[in-house]
This record gives sequence, C-alpha cells and structure tokens, in this order.
Amino acid sequence: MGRMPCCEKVGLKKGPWTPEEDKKLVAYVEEHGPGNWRSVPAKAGLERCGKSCRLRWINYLKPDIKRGNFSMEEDHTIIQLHALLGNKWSIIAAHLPNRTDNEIKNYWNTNIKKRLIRMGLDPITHKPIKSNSFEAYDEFKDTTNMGHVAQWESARLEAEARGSILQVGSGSSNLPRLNLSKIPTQPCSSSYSISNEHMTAYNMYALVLATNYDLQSSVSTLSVPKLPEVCTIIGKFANAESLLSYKNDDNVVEISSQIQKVVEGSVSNLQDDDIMMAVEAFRTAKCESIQELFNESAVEKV
DNA sequence: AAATTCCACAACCGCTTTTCT
DNA sequence: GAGAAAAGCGGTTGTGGAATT
Repeated sequence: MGRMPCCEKVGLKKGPWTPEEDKKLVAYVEEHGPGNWRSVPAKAGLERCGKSCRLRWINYLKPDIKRGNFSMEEDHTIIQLHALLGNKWSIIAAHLPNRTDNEIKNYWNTNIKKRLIRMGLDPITHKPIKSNSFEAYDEFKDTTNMGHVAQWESARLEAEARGSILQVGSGSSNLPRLNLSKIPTQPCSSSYSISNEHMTAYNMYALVLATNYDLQSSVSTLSVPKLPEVCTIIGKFANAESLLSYKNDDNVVEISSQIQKVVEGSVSNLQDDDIMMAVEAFRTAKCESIQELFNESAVEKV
C-alpha cells in the first residue's frame, strides 16, 4: 500500500499553524475546492505536507465547523452513541452536525471519560467498576468476547431510566429520534464467542432499529442511516448471524443471502423498492429471532 | 511574581480503506 | 486485477494557556 510521506521525512514544517498559513490554505481551497491534497502545499505556497493541509482544513478551517462548548444534548448523544458503538468517532460525528470526529474524540477523552470515572463507571464498558476480585474475574470473563455488551446495556438502562426516549442530534427537527427502548437486548450468553467486529455490526443494526428508519418512504426525513448504509450494516450483520446458527430459519437465510448479494454488488438490477422490501423483511425476521435468543440467554443467566 | 502542574485541544503518526490508473 | 495514490480513521503526543502552589 502506498503511503503519504510524513512531514519529517521530506523536511516540511510541523507544529501549530500560523494565521498566514491558514489564510493561504483557505484562499486555495476557496478557489480550487478541497481534494488532491498532495499538490495543495506547492500550489498554495505552503511548506506543509498534503496530509497536514487536509487535517487543518477538515478539523479547523472548514467554514461550517461548529466550535465552542458542547450542548447538553450533544453531550448526551455522544455518551449514548459511544455506549452503542465504542470509539467510532467518525460515525458518532455523523450524528452531530458540524462537529468533527477529532473534536468529539478530544471532548470524550478530556471531559466525558473523566466524568464516567468519577461516577465509578468504566469509560470503556460503561459498567460500574468493581473492586471485588471475583466480580472482577466474572467481568473479565464476560467482556473478553462481548466487548460492547456492557456498553450497550448501560446505555439502554440509562435510556429507560430517563423515560425511554432520547433525542439524537443537537435539537434539529430533521434529525432522527433515537428510541432506545425499541432496541432488543443483546445476546449475553457466554457460550457465544463474538468478535468485536460482529458486536459492532450488531450495535449498528440496533441503531438502525432505534432510529425508526422508515424503509417504505422514498424520501425519508431521517438523515441517518441512509439506505446504502442500512444495506451494508445488515449485510455485515447477516454474516454475524450465520455464526450465531440461525441457519435453520429458511426465511432469514433467503433474505439474508439476497441482501448479501446486493451488498456485495453481485446483484445490480434490483430496484430500490426491492431492496427496501428485503431489508424490511429481514429486519422483521431478525427482530423476532434475536428476541428468542435473548430470552434463552436470560433464562440461562437466572 | 515566579515556578509548577493541570487541562484542553490542535496536530501528528501509522495504519486501513477506498479510489484511481 | 494489481499497484499506487489519496483519503479516512483512531490513538497518541505536543503545545499553550489557566489554575494552583
């Protein structure tokens, strides 16, 4: 894989940007637009590497970037989405208009993380930090394969405690409403060994459910997730599902493979409506199957 | 008032993924 | 399809200002 030379290797300037450098970069991007960053420094008269220019633009100079303190709603959204997705800063940023992933990451590391620790919660799992060694062992055992389970559960419980319905976004009316009470509980039996990738897939799938994504509406009022994202998410989830031994459910297998083909691009002549129907059917079928699994797991735990 | 510590955040680094040729 | 370039991502570090001693 080719890689951009770093600033150090080619003797370019590093460190904080000066106002003059910012001016040059802004002027260049305003005239030529962002992109082709490798050639930007030479054309803009900057002694920086293209990567540095790109980051400076994306994280600081872009005109629509929202700066300053995070609102309560933004704060809450970050906590909820982090509990669902983990350190997926770019995905979290997609839910917070005009905030950059870097800004959210910094805010998490310097603010929310510490707050969780003060509250006696593990910032990674969102679970109470236990002092008892046996409990700690149990937790280790549980989290070895189920990294995001605790994150999920904590977010869900918090959501329930606050009245089940949470707003995602910064108060904008065209942002999705996140109804966490609609999301099924995650599988919690230790007999399953699920990779983080599959857990993330599950969590994203849960997010699809939580946003009440209107698959029948050609013009959805929801900004996220878009249909292609839904297909990708559920396509990944279909893989995870196969590992979870849902092979006996013919309906699920059929729909799953159909979606998988769409996701892989081997089927290109399907209309949007067809895809929507498949996704919706898959979603409904999954919902029930997953719920059964959770019920069984709950019995095992008791 | 000076020195030290703490904190927020901008920027860098290295790796992966996507796009282009 | 392969290789290179570009873009994206997340972890980490460096820097400067504020707070504390």
